[in-house]
Amino acid sequence: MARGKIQIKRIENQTNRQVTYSKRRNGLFKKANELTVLCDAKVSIIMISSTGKLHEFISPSITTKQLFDLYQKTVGVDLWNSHYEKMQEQLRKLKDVNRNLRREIRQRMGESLNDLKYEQLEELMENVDNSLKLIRERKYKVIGNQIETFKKKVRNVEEIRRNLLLEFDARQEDPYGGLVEQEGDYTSMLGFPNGGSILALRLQPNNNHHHHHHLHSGGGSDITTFGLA
Amino acid sequence: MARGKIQIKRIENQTNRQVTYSKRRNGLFKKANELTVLCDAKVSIIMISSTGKLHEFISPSITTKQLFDLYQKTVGVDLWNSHYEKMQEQLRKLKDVNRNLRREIRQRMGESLNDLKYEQLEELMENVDNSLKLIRERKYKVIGNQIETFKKKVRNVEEIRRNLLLEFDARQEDPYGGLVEQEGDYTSMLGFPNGGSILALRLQPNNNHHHHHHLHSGGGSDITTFGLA
DNA sequence: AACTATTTATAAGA
DNA sequence: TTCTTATAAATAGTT
Repeated sequence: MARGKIQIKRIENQTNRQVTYSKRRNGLFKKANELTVLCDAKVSIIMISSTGKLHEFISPSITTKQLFDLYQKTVGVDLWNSHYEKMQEQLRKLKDVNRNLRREIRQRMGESLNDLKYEQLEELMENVDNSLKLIRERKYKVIGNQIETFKKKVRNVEEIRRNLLLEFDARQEDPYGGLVEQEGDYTSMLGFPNGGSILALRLQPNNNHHHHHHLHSGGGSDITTFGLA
Repeated sequence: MARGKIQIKRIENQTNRQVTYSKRRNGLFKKANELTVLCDAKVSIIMISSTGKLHEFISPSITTKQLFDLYQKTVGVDLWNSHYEKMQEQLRKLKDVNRNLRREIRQRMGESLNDLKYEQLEELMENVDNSLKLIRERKYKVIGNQIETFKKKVRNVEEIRRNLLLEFDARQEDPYGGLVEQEGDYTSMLGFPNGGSILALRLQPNNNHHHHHHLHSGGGSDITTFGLA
């Protein structure tokens, strides 16, 4: 529009095209801005050049998203419907899976058996029977662990008792010890060479506690509700 | 820009404002179209006037939605994320429920028992044991139904046999019948007053089939895999 | 909606 | 890219 009129058709020279794009883009944005101010309007311009570059103008009084929302509300077409579709499909599938899982549980609980054929019933029964065996085994194993732990504790207690008796006998044979300061025995024992074992035994309950927590979350055997301490 | 320069600020006179809006809107759209053609670009303009009216321009080579999608992909921000939020929450919950259901099944199958305490194991065992009883009961009931059905069929067969024998005896006593046309007996029986029952028996298998299908989807007893026919 | 004096935008060249 | 500038286009104010 200067130095000669031009035809409105694609500019073949790429450099010229890009220059014109740049110039006219600025012009368009300037006009858009003027319109925004003069007429109190809201304008969104999104442009993509032939080289794939994106430029946008948006009136200061609004965001692109707000304008998009307004647009879709006004035009009445949900522009992001396709974005939902995948999710909705996913949702549908999950619900389906969910329903099937619930049905399986119900059947394993002996409900909703009406639509099972005899063979299916037989199979289910066998399966549940098997599961029952596994659970029972597991229970026995847990019980076994508990008993073993208990036995260990008993053995420990016996060890303590034995040590104490030995200690006591030794004192009895000691002519200088006598019965005079018997209560001092325990406290003084801490200083003895073999006192360490006794100290260790005293600390054990605490130690065991730690052991519990570890087994709880990890899991070989659990000894939770059973304790000497 | 003619007949005097103007300041770029809101036009207070509403009529003037609307006129200017209209004029400049046309100008903007014209420019946008020229840009589209000259520079092989894609342009989307959405405008909302101060009176709330919406106008849009879109390059012929593209749709508004396509440009929106491109826009959001380029800008990198998912503008309609908020639209997803509810769904995503729902999805998350469903997945959670799903996971729990699977865990329950696994435990009912005797797997993943490591993190169950003794009491929980006991409870689970009792529950599964109970379920097993229910399933077994159901199985027995189905078997019972099958046997009963079978017995009925046997009784029916016996009834047929008895009828045939009676028929035969009657023929034997009939001096005119003799053994001459024995094979004719069956066909001719269809014409007899009591032939109806035999016809009914012949149709029974079909009848029973219908019965099956009904019970399958609805459900008292099912007699599917067992049949005299 | 049309007119037109003027302002603005911009094509081509540097 | 930016500047320049002759000229095409847009448009403010008016009818």
